[in-house]
Amino acid sequence: MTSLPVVNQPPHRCGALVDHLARRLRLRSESVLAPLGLRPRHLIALTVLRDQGGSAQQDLAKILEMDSTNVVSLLNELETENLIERRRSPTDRRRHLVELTDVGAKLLARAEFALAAVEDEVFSGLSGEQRETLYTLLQQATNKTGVEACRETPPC
Amino acid sequence: MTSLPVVNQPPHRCGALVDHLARRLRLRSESVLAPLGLRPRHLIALTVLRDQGGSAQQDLAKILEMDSTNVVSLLNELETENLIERRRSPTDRRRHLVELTDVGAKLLARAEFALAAVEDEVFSGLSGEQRETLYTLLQQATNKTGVEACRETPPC
DNA sequence: TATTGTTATACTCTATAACTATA
DNA sequence: TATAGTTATAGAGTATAACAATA
Repeated sequence: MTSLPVVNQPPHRCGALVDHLARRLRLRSESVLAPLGLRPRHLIALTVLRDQGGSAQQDLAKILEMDSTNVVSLLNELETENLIERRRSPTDRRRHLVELTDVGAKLLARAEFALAAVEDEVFSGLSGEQRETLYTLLQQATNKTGVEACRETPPC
Repeated sequence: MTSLPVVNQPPHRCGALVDHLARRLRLRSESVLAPLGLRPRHLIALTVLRDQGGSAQQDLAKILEMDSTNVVSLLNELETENLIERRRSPTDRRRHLVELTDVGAKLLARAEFALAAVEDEVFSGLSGEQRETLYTLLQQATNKTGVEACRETPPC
Protein backbone atom coordinates (compact mmCIF):
# COMPACT_ATOMS: atom_id res chain seq x y z
CA MET A 1 0.00 0.00 0.00
CA THR A 2 1.70 3.10 -1.22
CA SER A 3 0.60 6.43 0.14
CA LEU A 4 -1.47 7.84 -2.66
CA PRO A 5 -2.69 11.42 -2.27
CA VAL A 6 -6.35 10.66 -2.66
CA VAL A 7 -7.08 13.47 -0.24
CA ASN A 8 -8.77 16.39 -1.90
CA GLN A 9 -7.85 19.65 -0.29
CA PRO A 10 -6.18 19.55 3.15
CA PRO A 11 -2.64 18.63 2.15
CA HIS A 12 0.34 18.45 4.40
CA ARG A 13 1.63 21.77 5.61
CA CYS A 14 4.76 22.85 3.79
CA GLY A 15 5.35 26.03 5.77
CA ALA A 16 7.45 24.57 8.54
CA LEU A 17 9.60 22.66 6.06
CA VAL A 18 10.16 25.73 3.91
CA ASP A 19 11.15 27.71 6.98
CA HIS A 20 13.48 24.96 8.10
CA LEU A 21 15.24 24.68 4.77
CA ALA A 22 15.51 28.45 4.47
CA ARG A 23 17.16 28.44 7.87
CA ARG A 24 19.75 25.90 6.85
CA LEU A 25 20.45 27.69 3.63
CA ARG A 26 20.90 30.99 5.42
CA LEU A 27 23.21 29.60 8.11
CA ARG A 28 25.51 27.92 5.61
CA SER A 29 25.35 30.74 3.11
CA GLU A 30 26.53 33.14 5.78
CA SER A 31 29.63 31.05 6.43
CA VAL A 32 30.42 30.79 2.75
CA LEU A 33 29.77 34.44 1.95
CA ALA A 34 31.57 35.92 4.95
CA PRO A 35 35.08 35.44 3.45
CA LEU A 36 33.89 37.44 0.44
CA GLY A 37 32.72 40.27 2.68
CA LEU A 38 29.10 39.59 1.76
CA ARG A 39 25.97 38.66 3.62
CA PRO A 40 22.90 36.90 2.23
CA ARG A 41 20.99 40.13 1.62
CA HIS A 42 23.87 41.52 -0.38
CA LEU A 43 23.83 38.56 -2.69
CA ILE A 44 20.10 38.68 -3.27
CA ALA A 45 20.33 42.34 -4.16
CA LEU A 46 23.29 41.82 -6.48
CA THR A 47 21.50 38.99 -8.24
CA VAL A 48 18.39 41.04 -8.82
CA LEU A 49 20.47 43.95 -10.11
CA ARG A 50 22.25 41.73 -12.59
CA ASP A 51 19.01 40.21 -13.84
CA GLN A 52 17.05 43.45 -13.84
CA GLY A 53 19.74 46.10 -13.99
CA GLY A 54 18.94 49.77 -13.68
CA SER A 55 16.10 49.43 -11.22
CA ALA A 56 14.89 52.24 -9.03
CA GLN A 57 15.35 51.66 -5.34
CA GLN A 58 11.65 51.41 -4.63
CA ASP A 59 11.27 48.76 -7.32
CA LEU A 60 14.10 46.88 -5.68
CA ALA A 61 12.30 47.07 -2.36
CA LYS A 62 9.24 45.43 -3.88
CA ILE A 63 11.21 42.70 -5.63
CA LEU A 64 13.23 41.95 -2.53
CA GLU A 65 10.14 42.28 -0.34
CA MET A 66 12.20 44.50 1.91
CA ASP A 67 11.29 47.79 3.49
CA SER A 68 12.61 50.61 1.32
CA THR A 69 14.48 52.15 4.23
CA ASN A 70 16.53 49.01 4.60
CA VAL A 71 17.26 48.95 0.90
CA VAL A 72 19.00 52.29 1.38
CA SER A 73 21.47 51.01 3.94
CA LEU A 74 21.95 47.82 1.98
CA LEU A 75 22.84 49.78 -1.15
CA ASN A 76 25.07 52.06 0.89
CA GLU A 77 27.15 49.09 1.91
CA LEU A 78 27.34 47.78 -1.64
CA GLU A 79 28.22 51.21 -2.98
CA THR A 80 31.00 51.64 -0.43
CA GLU A 81 32.58 48.49 -1.80
CA ASN A 82 32.11 49.72 -5.37
CA LEU A 83 29.85 46.80 -6.16
CA ILE A 84 26.96 48.97 -7.36
CA GLU A 85 26.42 52.48 -8.68
CA ARG A 86 23.57 54.91 -8.15
CA ARG A 87 22.72 57.26 -11.02
CA ARG A 88 20.06 59.92 -11.12
CA SER A 89 17.29 59.17 -13.56
CA PRO A 90 17.38 61.77 -16.36
CA THR A 91 13.62 61.81 -16.68
CA ASP A 92 12.78 61.87 -12.98
CA ARG A 93 15.50 63.31 -10.85
CA ARG A 94 13.95 61.87 -7.69
CA ARG A 95 14.82 58.37 -8.77
CA HIS A 96 18.08 56.59 -8.36
CA LEU A 97 18.82 53.99 -11.00
CA VAL A 98 20.95 51.30 -9.44
CA GLU A 99 23.35 49.23 -11.51
CA LEU A 100 25.94 46.56 -10.96
CA THR A 101 29.59 47.52 -11.49
CA ASP A 102 32.17 45.26 -13.07
CA VAL A 103 33.62 44.62 -9.64
CA GLY A 104 30.18 43.69 -8.38
CA ALA A 105 29.54 41.36 -11.28
CA LYS A 106 32.79 39.53 -10.71
CA LEU A 107 32.24 39.19 -6.99
CA LEU A 108 28.71 37.99 -7.63
CA ALA A 109 30.02 35.28 -9.92
CA ARG A 110 32.43 34.10 -7.26
CA ALA A 111 29.72 34.13 -4.62
CA GLU A 112 27.32 32.18 -6.79
CA PHE A 113 29.93 29.52 -7.37
CA ALA A 114 30.40 29.13 -3.63
CA LEU A 115 26.66 29.12 -3.04
CA ALA A 116 26.10 26.41 -5.61
CA ALA A 117 28.13 24.10 -3.41
CA VAL A 118 25.99 25.01 -0.42
CA GLU A 119 22.83 24.21 -2.33
CA ASP A 120 24.24 20.95 -3.59
CA GLU A 121 24.86 19.98 0.00
CA VAL A 122 21.55 21.16 1.45
CA PHE A 123 19.59 19.50 -1.36
CA SER A 124 21.80 16.42 -1.48
CA GLY A 125 18.81 14.35 -0.42
CA LEU A 126 17.19 14.96 -3.78
CA SER A 127 18.12 13.67 -7.21
CA GLY A 128 18.76 16.08 -10.04
CA GLU A 129 15.34 15.35 -11.41
CA GLN A 130 13.71 15.88 -8.06
CA ARG A 131 15.50 19.17 -7.63
CA GLU A 132 14.19 20.24 -11.00
CA THR A 133 10.67 19.32 -9.95
CA LEU A 134 11.12 21.20 -6.72
CA TYR A 135 12.34 24.24 -8.61
CA THR A 136 9.31 24.18 -10.87
CA LEU A 137 6.90 23.89 -7.97
CA LEU A 138 8.57 26.64 -5.98
CA GLN A 139 8.61 28.97 -8.93
CA GLN A 140 4.98 28.30 -9.67
CA ALA A 141 4.09 28.99 -6.06
CA THR A 142 6.04 32.23 -5.87
CA ASN A 143 4.71 33.51 -9.16
CA LYS A 144 1.09 32.82 -8.45
CA THR A 145 1.12 34.48 -5.08
CA GLY A 146 3.22 37.32 -6.43
CA VAL A 147 3.11 40.98 -5.67
CA GLU A 148 -0.21 41.45 -7.42
CA ALA A 149 -1.94 38.71 -5.48
CA CYS A 150 -0.32 40.00 -2.32
CA ARG A 151 -1.80 43.43 -2.84
CA GLU A 152 -5.26 42.09 -3.59
CA THR A 153 -6.13 40.57 -0.29
CA PRO A 154 -6.79 42.86 2.67
CA PRO A 155 -4.82 41.00 5.37
CA CYS A 156 -1.54 41.58 3.58
CA MET B 1 44.45 18.39 -12.88
CA THR B 2 41.86 16.09 -11.44
CA SER B 3 39.24 14.86 -13.80
CA LEU B 4 35.84 16.16 -12.91
CA PRO B 5 32.94 13.75 -12.60
CA VAL B 6 30.50 13.70 -15.46
CA VAL B 7 28.04 16.11 -13.98
CA ASN B 8 25.04 16.41 -16.21
CA GLN B 9 22.94 17.83 -13.43
CA PRO B 10 23.58 21.44 -12.65
CA PRO B 11 19.92 22.00 -11.83
CA HIS B 12 18.23 25.28 -11.21
CA ARG B 13 19.01 26.84 -7.88
CA CYS B 14 16.16 26.49 -5.41
CA GLY B 15 17.77 28.49 -2.62
CA ALA B 16 16.52 31.92 -3.59
CA LEU B 17 12.99 30.59 -4.10
CA VAL B 18 12.97 28.82 -0.75
CA ASP B 19 14.17 31.98 0.93
CA HIS B 20 11.55 34.02 -0.86
CA LEU B 21 8.69 31.73 0.12
CA ALA B 22 9.91 31.53 3.69
CA ARG B 23 9.89 35.31 3.76
CA ARG B 24 6.29 35.50 2.62
CA LEU B 25 5.23 32.84 5.07
CA ARG B 26 6.94 34.62 7.92
CA LEU B 27 5.48 38.03 7.12
CA ARG B 28 1.92 36.74 6.94
CA SER B 29 2.28 34.36 9.84
CA GLU B 30 3.35 37.24 12.03
CA SER B 31 0.15 39.14 11.25
CA VAL B 32 -2.00 36.11 11.93
CA LEU B 33 -0.22 35.06 15.12
CA ALA B 34 0.05 38.53 16.67
CA PRO B 35 -3.59 38.61 17.86
CA LEU B 36 -2.90 35.36 19.72
CA GLY B 37 0.10 36.88 21.44
CA LEU B 38 2.46 34.58 19.57
CA ARG B 39 5.35 34.99 17.18
CA PRO B 40 6.59 32.45 14.64
CA ARG B 41 9.34 31.11 16.91
CA HIS B 42 6.78 30.48 19.63
CA LEU B 43 4.69 28.39 17.33
CA ILE B 44 7.59 26.31 16.08
CA ALA B 45 8.62 25.55 19.65
CA LEU B 46 5.07 24.65 20.71
CA THR B 47 4.69 22.35 17.73
CA VAL B 48 7.91 20.51 18.49
CA LEU B 49 6.95 20.17 22.13
CA ARG B 50 3.61 18.66 21.24
CA ASP B 51 5.16 16.19 18.80
CA GLN B 52 8.16 15.35 20.96
CA GLY B 53 7.03 16.29 24.45
CA GLY B 54 9.35 16.21 27.40
CA SER B 55 12.47 17.31 25.59
CA ALA B 56 15.49 18.79 27.28
CA GLN B 57 16.29 22.33 26.32
CA GLN B 58 19.46 21.45 24.51
CA ASP B 59 17.62 18.89 22.43
CA LEU B 60 15.12 21.56 21.57
CA ALA B 61 17.93 23.83 20.46
CA LYS B 62 19.16 21.18 18.05
CA ILE B 63 15.72 20.45 16.65
CA LEU B 64 14.89 24.12 16.23
CA GLU B 65 18.40 24.81 14.96
CA MET B 66 18.53 27.71 17.37
CA ASP B 67 21.28 28.76 19.72
CA SER B 68 20.56 27.30 23.14
CA THR B 69 20.81 30.70 24.81
CA ASN B 70 17.91 31.92 22.71
CA VAL B 71 15.89 28.86 23.58
CA VAL B 72 16.07 29.98 27.19
CA SER B 73 14.45 33.34 26.56
CA LEU B 74 11.96 31.77 24.19
CA LEU B 75 10.87 29.26 26.83
CA ASN B 76 10.77 32.02 29.42
CA GLU B 77 8.17 33.83 27.39
CA LEU B 78 6.12 30.68 26.88
CA GLU B 79 6.35 29.80 30.55
CA THR B 80 5.21 33.26 31.60
CA GLU B 81 2.05 32.69 29.59
CA ASN B 82 1.61 29.22 31.12
CA LEU B 83 1.93 27.59 27.71
CA ILE B 84 4.78 25.29 28.75
CA GLU B 85 6.23 23.82 31.94
CA ARG B 86 9.82 23.11 32.95
CA ARG B 87 10.44 20.13 35.19
CA ARG B 88 13.75 18.91 36.57
CA SER B 89 14.77 15.56 35.22
CA PRO B 90 14.75 13.00 38.06
CA THR B 91 17.74 11.15 36.64
CA ASP B 92 19.85 14.17 35.71
CA ARG B 93 19.08 17.23 37.75
CA ARG B 94 20.90 19.47 35.32
CA ARG B 95 18.27 18.90 32.70
CA HIS B 96 14.98 20.66 32.33
CA LEU B 97 12.26 18.59 30.72
CA VAL B 98 9.94 20.92 28.85
CA GLU B 99 6.32 20.02 28.27
CA LEU B 100 3.26 21.60 26.77
CA THR B 101 0.46 22.61 29.15
CA ASP B 102 -3.23 22.24 28.38
CA VAL B 103 -3.41 25.97 27.81
CA GLY B 104 -0.50 25.72 25.41
CA ALA B 105 -2.05 22.83 23.51
CA LYS B 106 -5.31 24.70 23.04
CA LEU B 107 -3.59 27.89 21.90
CA LEU B 108 -1.44 25.86 19.54
CA ALA B 109 -4.52 24.34 17.97
CA ARG B 110 -6.03 27.77 17.39
CA ALA B 111 -2.79 29.06 15.93
CA GLU B 112 -2.47 26.13 13.56
CA PHE B 113 -5.96 26.69 12.29
CA ALA B 114 -5.10 30.29 11.51
CA LEU B 115 -1.81 29.31 9.91
CA ALA B 116 -3.48 26.77 7.65
CA ALA B 117 -5.30 29.66 6.00
CA VAL B 118 -2.02 31.47 5.50
CA GLU B 119 -0.48 28.46 3.83
CA ASP B 120 -3.50 27.95 1.63
CA GLU B 121 -3.05 31.48 0.42
CA VAL B 122 0.72 31.40 -0.04
CA PHE B 123 0.55 28.08 -1.87
CA SER B 124 -2.59 28.94 -3.79
CA GLY B 125 -0.61 28.69 -7.00
CA LEU B 126 -0.29 24.94 -6.55
CA SER B 127 -2.93 22.25 -6.81
CA GLY B 128 -3.53 19.90 -3.93
CA GLU B 129 -1.55 17.22 -5.68
CA GLN B 130 1.32 19.60 -6.37
CA ARG B 131 1.39 20.68 -2.75
CA GLU B 132 1.61 17.06 -1.75
CA THR B 133 4.53 16.55 -4.12
CA LEU B 134 6.19 19.66 -2.75
CA TYR B 135 5.74 18.39 0.78
CA THR B 136 7.32 15.08 -0.07
CA LEU B 137 10.31 16.70 -1.74
CA LEU B 138 10.83 19.18 1.08
CA GLN B 139 10.62 16.46 3.68
CA GLN B 140 13.07 14.28 1.80
CA ALA B 141 15.48 17.18 1.50
CA THR B 142 15.30 18.11 5.16
CA ASN B 143 15.65 14.55 6.35
CA LYS B 144 18.63 13.68 4.18
CA THR B 145 20.59 16.76 5.10
CA GLY B 146 19.67 16.36 8.73
CA VAL B 147 21.68 17.01 11.82
CA GLU B 148 23.97 14.05 11.21
CA ALA B 149 24.87 15.13 7.71
CA CYS B 150 25.32 18.64 8.98
CA ARG B 151 27.87 17.53 11.52
CA GLU B 152 29.77 15.38 9.04
CA THR B 153 31.06 18.06 6.74
CA PRO B 154 33.74 20.41 8.05
CA PRO B 155 32.41 23.71 6.64
CA CYS B 156 29.26 23.49 8.71
C1' DT C 1 36.64 18.17 33.83
C1' DA C 2 32.33 18.20 31.02
C1' DT C 3 27.51 19.37 30.51
C1' DT C 4 22.89 21.93 31.28
C1' DG C 5 20.98 25.93 31.83
C1' DT C 6 21.40 30.86 32.52
C1' DT C 7 22.70 35.91 32.12
C1' DA C 8 24.77 39.75 29.80
C1' DT C 9 25.91 41.67 25.62
C1' DA C 10 26.57 42.96 20.84
C1' DC C 11 25.46 42.65 16.11
C1' DT C 12 22.16 41.95 12.36
C1' DC C 13 17.53 42.28 10.44
C1' DT C 14 13.32 44.65 10.18
C1' DA C 15 9.72 48.29 10.48
C1' DT C 16 7.92 53.03 11.73
C1' DA C 17 8.16 57.97 11.69
C1' DA C 18 9.95 62.23 10.23
C1' DC C 19 12.70 64.70 7.03
C1' DT C 20 14.58 66.40 1.89
C1' DA C 21 14.20 67.04 -2.75
C1' DT C 22 11.88 66.55 -6.57
C1' DA C 23 7.43 66.09 -9.27
C1' DT D 1 -0.23 67.21 -2.86
C1' DA D 2 2.24 63.05 -3.82
C1' DT D 3 6.50 60.30 -4.60
C1' DA D 4 11.74 58.72 -4.18
C1' DG D 5 15.11 58.63 -1.25
C1' DT D 6 17.19 59.34 3.28
C1' DT D 7 17.96 59.44 8.39
C1' DA D 8 17.10 58.13 13.12
C1' DT D 9 15.46 54.80 15.96
C1' DA D 10 13.32 50.93 18.27
C1' DG D 11 12.10 46.05 18.36
C1' DA D 12 13.02 41.24 17.23
C1' DG D 13 16.36 37.56 15.89
C1' DT D 14 20.84 35.71 16.55
C1' DA D 15 25.51 34.45 18.33
C1' DT D 16 29.52 34.72 21.70
C1' DA D 17 31.43 34.76 26.33
C1' DA D 18 31.24 34.05 31.17
C1' DC D 19 28.94 32.00 35.00
C1' DA D 20 26.25 28.51 38.39
C1' DA D 21 24.67 24.03 39.32
C1' DT D 22 25.18 19.32 38.52
C1' DA D 23 27.34 15.13 36.61
